[in-house]
Amino acid sequence: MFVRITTDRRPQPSTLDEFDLTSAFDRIIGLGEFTYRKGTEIFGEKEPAVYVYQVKHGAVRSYKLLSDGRRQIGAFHLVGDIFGLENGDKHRFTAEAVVETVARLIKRESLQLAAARDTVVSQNLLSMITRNLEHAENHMLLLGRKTAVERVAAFLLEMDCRTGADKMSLPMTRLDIADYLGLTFETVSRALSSLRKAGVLTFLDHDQREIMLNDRRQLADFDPQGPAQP
Amino acid sequence: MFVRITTDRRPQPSTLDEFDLTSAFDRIIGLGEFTYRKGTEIFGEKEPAVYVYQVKHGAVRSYKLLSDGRRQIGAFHLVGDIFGLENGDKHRFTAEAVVETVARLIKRESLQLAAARDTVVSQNLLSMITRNLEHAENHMLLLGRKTAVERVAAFLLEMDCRTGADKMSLPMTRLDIADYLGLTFETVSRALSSLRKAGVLTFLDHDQREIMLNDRRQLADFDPQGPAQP
DNA sequence: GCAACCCATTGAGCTAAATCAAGGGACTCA
DNA sequence: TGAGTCCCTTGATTTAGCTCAATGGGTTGC
Repeated sequence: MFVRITTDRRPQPSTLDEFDLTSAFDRIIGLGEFTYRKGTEIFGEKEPAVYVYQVKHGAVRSYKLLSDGRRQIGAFHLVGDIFGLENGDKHRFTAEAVVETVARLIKRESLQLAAARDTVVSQNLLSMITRNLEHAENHMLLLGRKTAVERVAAFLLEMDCRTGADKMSLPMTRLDIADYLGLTFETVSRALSSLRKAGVLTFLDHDQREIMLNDRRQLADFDPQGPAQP
Repeated sequence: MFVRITTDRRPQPSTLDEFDLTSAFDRIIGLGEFTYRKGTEIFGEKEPAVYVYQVKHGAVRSYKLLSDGRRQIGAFHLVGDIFGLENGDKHRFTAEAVVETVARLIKRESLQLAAARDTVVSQNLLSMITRNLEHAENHMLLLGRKTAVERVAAFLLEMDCRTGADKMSLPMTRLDIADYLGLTFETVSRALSSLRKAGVLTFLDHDQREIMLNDRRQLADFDPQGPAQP
């Protein structure tokens, strides 16, 4: 399939294609795929939410900024993930391609229409938002109360769980990870080094983005869990 | 109306009463009101979610714990607020009464039933969850990237906005505020003192829980906003 | 080839917030 | 009435993580 590559933020439909954000949304017609170059903005905070997106290839970061440039990444979106889904009519995050990324687009309008007609679709919408909420709640605990090494361990476990592969290939830089974990990139680097020295993981390439987890149990010990259940 | 006071966590219905979590839920019959003493647990994290609650009087804190006791309060629920609303069947937070609190209860079951029948109810459910998500997203930015004074200023603005009254009467201790903002209670105390010295606020009582905001504009200057819009 | 980036690591020193510590007012309750 | 408990404030000290700085390997583009 032909895919346009552009830095223009406004998506141009490349093909009409059946929409498959999830199996429940199958009947909705999407606008096809669109490619974003590394570092490109997909949509901006407070812009009108026109589309909903699904990552086909690549990775996306969603973040909020403060006026002086401090950045908090709220989530990374990997292959298969849906992002830009809003209940209100404005985006609450800016979304950028972490690496060259292909996304499927659907008009928010048509999704809301489908949700109004079909309770299965609206149920799926609700559980999607709920998953986002759960993630944010866990992340608040991480940001408010965990140490640097605990945060990095939690991040690795999250990524390991989401990618599923034996070795992880992180698409994002240390700075991205830092802005996700509420740290600086130096602190992330030091935490990763200390985990490597502890034998928990091995770097496989020069950039140290390819990471092999040697001992998930030991890694999990670095990330404290909630209190034991009665 | 007679209200039972108890420390037993399992609610006993005191009256049958029309349910009014929101106007859209009017037709659902609630289980009436229930009173929790200061410091009482209303429900625990990972317990089955049987009820949904609305604060009639008092205040509630929702929090997660780490195994070593570190606590992150995710939200305070004030009069009128609904809490304990779950899409899944387990609570994701522990909820405790901050002060003596009266709550209205409704069976989650009957709410879900109503949502399945009535799109207005399910729409309200969705927008309620969305508001929670929005709050969590903003709180991630606060926890990940704001300084102590900025966090406390943001907290005061949030409380001021939610209570609406001219003077604020905070129901929670400095420790509660600290666990909400990812700080220690000493740091919260110091930040409040420095805002007082800056003339932004005045303490009205001995416990310094009654706070008068002298200059909301100046207070807002302590809490950095997102980047200017184009 | 080589300059210009970008990204990562590591060391040295600094600082914002945590920790430790003392003190005091208000309330409860025996 | 007075001991005990909470809660808050403030001061002194420590420390986890930030800032600043140097280095080095890829990659890109001329």
